[in-house]
Amino acid sequence: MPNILIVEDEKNMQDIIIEYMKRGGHTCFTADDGIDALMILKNNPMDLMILDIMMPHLDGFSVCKMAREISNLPIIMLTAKSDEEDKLKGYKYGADDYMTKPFSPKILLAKTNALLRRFSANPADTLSAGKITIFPIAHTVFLDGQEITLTHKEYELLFFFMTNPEQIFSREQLLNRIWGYDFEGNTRTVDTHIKTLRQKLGSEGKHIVTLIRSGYKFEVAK
Amino acid sequence: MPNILIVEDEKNMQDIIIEYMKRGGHTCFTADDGIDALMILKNNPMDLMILDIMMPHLDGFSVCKMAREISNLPIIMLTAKSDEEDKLKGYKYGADDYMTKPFSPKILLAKTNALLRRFSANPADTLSAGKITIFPIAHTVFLDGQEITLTHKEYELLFFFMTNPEQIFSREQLLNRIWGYDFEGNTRTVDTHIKTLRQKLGSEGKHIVTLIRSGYKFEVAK
DNA sequence: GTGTGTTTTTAATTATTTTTACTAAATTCT
DNA sequence: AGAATTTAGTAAAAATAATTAAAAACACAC
Repeated sequence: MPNILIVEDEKNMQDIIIEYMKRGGHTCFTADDGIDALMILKNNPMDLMILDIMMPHLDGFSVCKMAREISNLPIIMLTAKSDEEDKLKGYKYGADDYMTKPFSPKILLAKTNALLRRFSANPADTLSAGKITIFPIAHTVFLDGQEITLTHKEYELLFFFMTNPEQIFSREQLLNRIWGYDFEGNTRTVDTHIKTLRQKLGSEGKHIVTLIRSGYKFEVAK
Repeated sequence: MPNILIVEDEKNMQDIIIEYMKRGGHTCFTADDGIDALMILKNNPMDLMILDIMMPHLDGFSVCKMAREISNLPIIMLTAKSDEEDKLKGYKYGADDYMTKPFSPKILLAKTNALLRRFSANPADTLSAGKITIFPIAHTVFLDGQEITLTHKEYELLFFFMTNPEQIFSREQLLNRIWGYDFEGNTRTVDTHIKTLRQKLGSEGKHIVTLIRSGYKFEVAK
């Protein structure tokens, strides 16, 4: 029985959502405001949160952001506005889905179930290519069963490549995605990190392929 | 000392798992095939089962299903396939968690501990790693049989780490989870507590590993 | 209120990582 | 083939982060 946290200040709306969630066989917890929601979240194992944006004290976006610090449970945002910008803001803060009021509770339940299904099939705890295996939760990398130590940037680079294999990335793209858009430095920096990474990967360094004038890509089957 | 049943036909894999489970303070029983597993399960009180899917005679799914008829012990499935369908099938037959080969034995141990904690009727009255033992009920910590005194924050930190081993936590996450999301202070606070904790743990301080730019994690087998 | 122990902040030291600058090697183009 | 461009390798410099230790702030019991 998954635990659903419903964060909504309107009593009416709360009741409707609870009713449908119960029909779906879920256990419901409710919070009337953001503070309350975070309290509950901190002390109870929740499987999904349905979060209203318009709330007194602390709005939905802030709750979403703060919730993400302590949990990675799926979040569905609710709002009266169908504003595109709000939607994007929601996703930016880590929401997984979005519903605009007035909405169909049936569809809310369907979305809830879909997210629960997707998340409960526990998300990739390993990433593999050739003899390389990454354990994201532990931030560790194994090479043919042997743990190797990477610096943070090396790890980020490898992780990025392995989550985006077979795609070419220019140095600029890599800088943007891994270093951040505000990185001001030299594009040669990428080369250096590619080099040290290849070195540490030994014979498995072959997965990182140079495409002259284009950039680099990670090939799984190499 | 919880009893773990390891159902795995490959001798090598068996040995690796046994080694790590022993480090985690568990007692191990092994079965080379499904029939064997069910026999053991029927006649001995087991606390958790680690179950390989690919086995001769009777596959893991069938074992899982039949095991559920006689016991509701937590089951972790092991498989070479990272197939989504297999995962769902596993859950359908009553598995509690899933690990895809190749996997990190450390993470397997972490998952094992997590499940044991969640399922055991009287939740963990001791937590161990290396020479460190915590008695949560009494709030006491022993180092190689000798009681040591920790301040409240130190205790909380150690307890958090030992209940969430092998996972990295950023300073922010630690502040959120241990200090509370409303803590306004400096992230260096974490460093200081890590320092005093390591100091008091002496040589066992090695379990707390620093990952530069990422945070800290607790490694059981270190 | 004072004193003790705990927690947090600050600042200096130490260690590590990242970046840059330079040279060598490889690749492409004419 | 040879010049020009691009990438790889090396090592040193610069930037950043972690660890200490010590002082300040805080909390609680007496």
